[in-house]
Amino acid sequence: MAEQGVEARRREILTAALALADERGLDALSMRAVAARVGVTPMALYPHVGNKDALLDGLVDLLLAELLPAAGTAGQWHVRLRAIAHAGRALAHRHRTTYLLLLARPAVTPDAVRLVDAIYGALLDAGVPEAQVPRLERLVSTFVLGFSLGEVAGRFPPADPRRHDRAEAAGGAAPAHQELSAVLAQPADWDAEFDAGLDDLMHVITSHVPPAAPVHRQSGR
Amino acid sequence: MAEQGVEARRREILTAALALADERGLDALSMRAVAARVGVTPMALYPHVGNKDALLDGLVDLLLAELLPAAGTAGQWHVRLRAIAHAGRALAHRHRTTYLLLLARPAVTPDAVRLVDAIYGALLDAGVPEAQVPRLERLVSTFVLGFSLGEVAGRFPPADPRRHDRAEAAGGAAPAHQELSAVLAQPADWDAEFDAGLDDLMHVITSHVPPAAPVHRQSGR
DNA sequence: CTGTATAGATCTACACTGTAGAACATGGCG
DNA sequence: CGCCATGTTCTACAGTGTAGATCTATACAG
Repeated sequence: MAEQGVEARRREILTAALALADERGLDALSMRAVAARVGVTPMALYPHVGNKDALLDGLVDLLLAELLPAAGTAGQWHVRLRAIAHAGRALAHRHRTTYLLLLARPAVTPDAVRLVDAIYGALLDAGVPEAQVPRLERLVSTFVLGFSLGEVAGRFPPADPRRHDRAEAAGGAAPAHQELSAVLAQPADWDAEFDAGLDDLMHVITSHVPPAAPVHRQSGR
Repeated sequence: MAEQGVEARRREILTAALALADERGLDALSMRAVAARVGVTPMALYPHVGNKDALLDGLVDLLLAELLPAAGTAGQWHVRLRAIAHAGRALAHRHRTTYLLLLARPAVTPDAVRLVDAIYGALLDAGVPEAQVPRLERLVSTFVLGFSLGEVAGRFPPADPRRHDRAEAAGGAAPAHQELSAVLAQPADWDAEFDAGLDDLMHVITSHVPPAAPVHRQSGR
């Protein structure tokens, strides 16, 4: 119980750090700022979070914990997979600046394993051969993380109603941009694009389940 | 010509910064360290690169410039696309720490546009409808960037020959990991996995070209 | 050759960073 | 009561980005 108390303090520090990063950006996330928010001296954080690097690792843990409830086991495999994917993207919008940490830092915490396990389970239920499961998991998680980050980090160029603009920025050497000037002038619908990408990946997944495979996986190897 | 001189100095600074980051990591990339490598006082960098943020932007420019030669226009559309993708992954291995900047910072420089344009061109040549081209470009570039980063940043958990280990790390609540313990014990072949992902994306692309579409795009809209 | 303008490099200084190390308080347990 | 462990604070140090003033060297006008 006393141990739960010390863990609670650590949580308090991490949530304060996460809130601060979300409000003022990753650059503003200093030990002193976090300490001030908790109402304590900077050095008081160290027994709880180790050092700043460990604090950042703690933040990705927080993010993963926030994502974990989406990994329920109810429903068809593709609705489960879609739920996890959408939760991943929603997380990016909720934590625009800290989301980068998910891609920058390797996470092998229990929560991370549980999340991956949920995706593994969905792919197995889909009938994907075991040898392909880890690879396809990486494919969809890369899409979810990469797309969401690109969206909130400002990669993905904005549409410019004045056509040819981007083509001219390249010194005129952008013929395909010119050919696409009509569609490039229209603003993108990121919600729809994310779903479309997800649809494509679903087709990829089903394309890998052997035709004779049984629907339920308890029929064994 | 004198103006070329000042540009040359900027280039010299940026290449020094890139080399330093590659050798000692992004954290070691300080203005003072870059200045020392160039053989100059820290403040002497500022007229050339603006400030540290702009210097980092300059680094992604350097990376893109290094990637650009892969965007040739020769060959079938799918060999061109594969060439760009492989170049993107090779770039990640050459610049393990700085590669993150490509995902973290939006790039709308001329070189970036030229690169995207090459992908647009390949997709158009494949017969993809114009409305789908930008989306599919983002899909493949997200895969290339995200996968390569995941690889060099240490996301993607390593294989552990001692089975069940990762499942146990999750408190036993990782049934799919247990079911997959055989395949999870084997080391992954990232080269093969990248190519497999690329194959999948190629199928996605061709699945979007209408059956009646002509092979050559100069036949018009 | 002299004087001057201009661009680049330097020096100093400031606020801020992460964190090591010592000192301090405060509670529980014998 | 003493003792110990745990959490916190204080002080200090090396290192960061960069503003502002100063210096230097080069190029050109007379």
